[in-house]
This record gives sequence, C-alpha cells and structure tokens, in this order.
Amino acid sequence: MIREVVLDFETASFVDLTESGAARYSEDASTEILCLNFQVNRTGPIYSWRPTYQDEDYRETVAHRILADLVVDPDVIFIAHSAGFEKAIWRNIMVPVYGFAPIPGRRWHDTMAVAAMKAMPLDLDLLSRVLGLDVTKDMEGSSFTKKLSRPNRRGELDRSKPSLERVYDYCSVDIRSQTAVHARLGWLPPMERDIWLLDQRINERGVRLDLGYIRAAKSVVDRASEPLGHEFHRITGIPKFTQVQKLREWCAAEGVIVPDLQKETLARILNVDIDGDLEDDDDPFSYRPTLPDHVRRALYIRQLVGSASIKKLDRMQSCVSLDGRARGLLQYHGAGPGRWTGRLLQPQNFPRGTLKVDGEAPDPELLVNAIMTGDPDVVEMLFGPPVEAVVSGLRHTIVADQGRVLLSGDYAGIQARVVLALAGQWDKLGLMAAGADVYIDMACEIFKMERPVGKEAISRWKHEHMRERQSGKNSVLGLGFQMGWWKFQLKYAQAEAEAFCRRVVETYRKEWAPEVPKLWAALERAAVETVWTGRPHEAYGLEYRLEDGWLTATTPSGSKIWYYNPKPTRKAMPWSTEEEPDIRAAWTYQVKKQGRWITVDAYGGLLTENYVMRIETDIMAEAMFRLEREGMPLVLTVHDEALTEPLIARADEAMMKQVMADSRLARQLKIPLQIDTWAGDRYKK
DNA sequence: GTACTCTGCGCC
DNA sequence: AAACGGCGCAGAGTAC
Repeated sequence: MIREVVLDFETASFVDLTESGAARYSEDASTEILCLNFQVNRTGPIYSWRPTYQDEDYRETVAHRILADLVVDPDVIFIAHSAGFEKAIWRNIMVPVYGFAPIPGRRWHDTMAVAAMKAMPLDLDLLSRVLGLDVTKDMEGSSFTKKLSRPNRRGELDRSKPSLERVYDYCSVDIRSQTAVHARLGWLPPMERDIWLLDQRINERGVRLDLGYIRAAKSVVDRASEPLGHEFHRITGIPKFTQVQKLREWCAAEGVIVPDLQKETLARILNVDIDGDLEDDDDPFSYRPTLPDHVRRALYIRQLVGSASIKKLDRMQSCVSLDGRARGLLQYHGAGPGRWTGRLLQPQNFPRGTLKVDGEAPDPELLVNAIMTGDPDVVEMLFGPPVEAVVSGLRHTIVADQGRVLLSGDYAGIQARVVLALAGQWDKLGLMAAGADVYIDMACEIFKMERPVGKEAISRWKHEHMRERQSGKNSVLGLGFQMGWWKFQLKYAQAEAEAFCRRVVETYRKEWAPEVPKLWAALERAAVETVWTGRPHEAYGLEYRLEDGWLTATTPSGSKIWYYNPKPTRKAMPWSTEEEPDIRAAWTYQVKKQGRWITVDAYGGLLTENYVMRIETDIMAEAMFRLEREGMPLVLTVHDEALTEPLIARADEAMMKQVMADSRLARQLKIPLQIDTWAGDRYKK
C-alpha cells in the first residue's frame, strides 16, 4: 500500500534562502537542520526528527528508525510544500551528513505544484486561508522560528536550548497546514505530473554561469557609474539615481515635467533614437527648447546607468551553486494558464541588446572579450556607453558546459498563430504558413495601401514604411484579445490621435480578423452559461465545467485552465445608461495579482488569451519531452523559446527544428509552426 | 527592524 | 456599441 509522508524541515544558515534559493542554501557549510517534522498518512502522529538530543544519539530515537524505514520503502511518497527545498536539504545534508538513503525524484510530491496548477496562491499561509482550511497559525512561533533560522544581530546563529525547544513546540503547525492543503487539493493528474517531474529535472540540472565574466561585468559597471553617480549627485542633489520620485520632483522644480522615467519616455525626451523606430518623429525638436542642459545631463546619466537589470549580476553571484550552475530558476505553472515563471535571477526577462555594430547585434564573443577587461574605457571605445554594453551582454552570462553547446529554438509569432487558428481565421494563417509578413498585410489594411508583391518590393516597403509596419505588428499581436482603442493608444501609439486608434482596432475586428471577435463572444457565452447553470458548455473546442469550487476549461489536448471560486454576477456594459440600461449576466473569479488575492471580472478577450497561452504551453511542454529524449536536455524555457544544452555531437539545429515542429497538438488544431534556432557557447537573443 | 504596497522596468 | 493579457524583481516609501 502507498503511504504518504508529509514533511517539513526547519533549518538555520548564514545564507539567505530567498536571496540564494534552495540549491545554494542547502549546500552551504553553515546550513544546518534544526528539525524535520513528518506525519504518515494524514492522521498519524507528528514525529520530530532532530540531529541533536539532550542525552541520546539521534540514531537511537523512534523518529529516526521510523524515518529510515520510510525512506527505503519504494511505496512511500514524500510530500512537501515547495518540495524543491526539502529535496535539496535531503540530497545535500540528510544523505551525506546523516547517512539516509537518497529519495528518487519519482517519490516526491509537491503541494505547491498542485496549488500552482489550480491557479491558487503558492504561499502556504495565504493558500490555507483562501481554501478556508481551519488551521490556526501560531504567529509568534512562526516569527520566532524564522528569526532563529538566520543570524542574530551579533551575527551568530542562536542555538540555546530554550530557543530550540520553542521551535520544536511550534513545528507541528506547518505540518498540519500542509496535510490539510494536500487533503483539499489532491494529486497532480498524470499529464501534469510528468510536466512537473520534467520541471524538477530542469531545475536541478541548472544553467552554467560564467563567473569570471560576471565579475568583470560588475567591475565595468562599478567603474563606469561611480563618476557619473557623483556628477548626478552634484547636479540634482539626489544621492542615488534610483530614486525615481525624487528625480521627477527635481525635474518639475527645474521646469521640466517628466511623466515617468521609462526607457522609451527618456529616450523620447532626450531625443535619442533607441531602436531605430522612434514613434514620434514628426517633431523631433519638440522637447529641446524646454530642456535645460543640466536637466538633460541628469536624465542622460540616469539613462546611461539607471538600468535595474544589472542587479541580475549580484543575484547570479548569490544564487550560483558551488559547481558554477544556477538552479531552481523556474516555477512550474507559475502563471495561471500553465506557463513557467522565472525565479531568483529571473531568466525570462533579460533585456534584449540595444548595441548595434554595422546595424547588427555584436558577436557575443567580441562583446564579452571587451567586458572581460573589466575596463569601462575599453568597452566604451569598442561598443559605446559601458553600462548599456553590459546590459546588452547580460544574457551572455549563461554559457554551455565543457563539451556542450547551447541550442535554442523558438516558435516564431506563435501567439498570433494560435489565436488565428483557434478562431478559424484560415486566410491569414495561410499567409503566415506561406512565410508572408502579416504585419505588412495588416498595415496595408489599416492604411489602405497597396500590398507589395515580390521579395524586393516587400523589402523596400518594409524599409520605407517602418512606422506603418510597427502599427501592423502591434495590432496583430495586441488586438487578438479584445484590447480597445484606448489601451491601444496608451500602449503603442501615444503620439497618434483617437481616430487613428479607433480605426486600427476597427480594422482588426471587422476586416483583418473578423473570426476572432466571434471566438471572444463564444467563450464568454459558454463560460457564463456554465457558471450560471452549473452545466458544462463547450465552444471552439474548449469545454467549461464546474469542478469542486473551480471553473475549469478543458482544451483539445486535455489540459485545463482553472478559475477559483467562480460567481455569477450582473454587469453593466460600458455603454449602459440610465435610460437605456444594458445589464448582462457575467461572472467573476479569484486570483492572485501583485501579491494580493482579488476578485476579477472574466470577459471574452481574457478567456481567449488564457486559452491561447494554455495551447502554447502545451505545444512547448510536448516539445520539451521530445527534446530531452533526443539528447537535447532543457536548461530554460522562456514561454515560446526552449534553451537546451546538448553535447557538441548532438547539437543539430535542423534536428531541433524538426523535433519542435513535430507537434501532435499543432497538427490537430492546424496551427502552422515556424521555428527559429541558433547554437552557440553563450546565451543570446 | 520587519512587512507590506507601490512604482518602475524587463520579458513573452 | 465593446473592456481589464501573463509574469518577477529591485528599490522607495509607508505602516506598524
């Protein structure tokens, strides 16, 4: 019979767990176990295993004998909340220090993974509260235990007997929470369990970081920003250029109103063309007359060195394992519809490089070699502003191991392809499948222009009508999920008039992809019907049903999207008035947003986006299994991109394309896939 | 001090 | 006639 063991370590260390992650934490020499609490089959007694006792050898205790037996029994499954932590402590301390047998990956279960799959909060306290589980938390005991796990003010770990006794007293509380959560949430279904097991292999494999390069990059940044920081302080009186509000207030006092300090805003104000397609180039001098030189200089410094991304360098140093690989960078199902999210150094939001050498991104090795000198002057001479150069080279910190290469593949424009395929907009998909530039197609539709024919004409058009193409691209990518003209203007076209934005949105909905709004409406209707009647409803291959406190949407691949606590509501439409009210049936659900558990309105565009993201993730996960089988072990996934680290002999871009293209689900849904690949020693975009 | 929220900013 | 995409992290600011 399968037995379940819920377990929870309390530990102490000089290493900061949130800063460094479980892998680095567990292998640090200062990390020690205070106790391990565990409970068998939900109702049994809670045992506490400890490495030290008053009078007896820990090996002689009942807890130890029971635990040792459980570990070697292949029918026992170990359950933890955020199991990556318990697994790491087990692997790096329990086995080597206390002589327990290793526990293979297949014998672990993670209650956090189930919470993630069902779109619930991951944090155990909030999760218990939201689920209404009646576990009273001993707040004092909890904060005391937390305090004891870190060095005190004098820089020591407190090991006094009364303190430890207090921790032991408190410990069973988390076990009760975990057991209750497990009883409520249950197991992962087989398909999801396979994905989670894959996730664990990827997280434990980690990704190699070039520590020498990281050190050099930090040196470049430090040496370049120091004089600039002083100058900034002199000009503005603000000690740090990270103080956004103060800087804005200072600018205002100097007579310059700055709406925000975002990259693009700053570029516009300073009139620096960052991407070669500055949106507001009608009047390039609009800001100049009102911008005093010292304000310009202060903002310029902020632009030069204000990038927050370089903090990734510090994070890399603190979370890299002793063997030079960073682990635990991905959270399984971190986003509602199944996507992985990034952790620690957040490998999913590396800035895209802005450096250009002869109009192209520089060769990673050349850039790295320059930065390796640690000398900002060398970098400046070869590539331009040193901090910008380091930011552009941040991705290159990720490298392949000896004898291996990085091999990356990404699904080009997959979001647009999936939404068009689900909606049945086959004409546009046909264009995409034939390799046409649909952004140009949409632009021609918006601006009523003649479509260019022939390779040369297209290339010329692209060059001559860059702005029109950008509008086309934004529309194709952004308007598939019911974005209105207001948001479109805010996000992509602040320089354009309302009428223009209205026309773009109208063109997308009425002319370019008229099937897509039908998809929004159908999903909305099916979901509302399900929530209001309690009976399942299907639309466009997606089946909504109520399931034990959630509304689920089952996709054609059998995967599900979960919405917690769906409630029927009535909602006034935006155009509803007193005289002509338009109140319709709708529904809400609950979700964690910006750390808070809130109620949100469901609407067709959102349901469509969730559906599309789920399908994308399914296609990606499917491909990841095949890549692993073909000798291309995954190290990262960035939503539509798979980064693998095969042996040099197995690194074959054509093979990768083929493996990623070979998707049962894409065939079933008639989604034409296009895969772009590259191989190299360093990560890049 | 610690916990939390808000803003900014990076990605898909 | 038509709306609110998904994330994580750093730092500042605020509340206790």
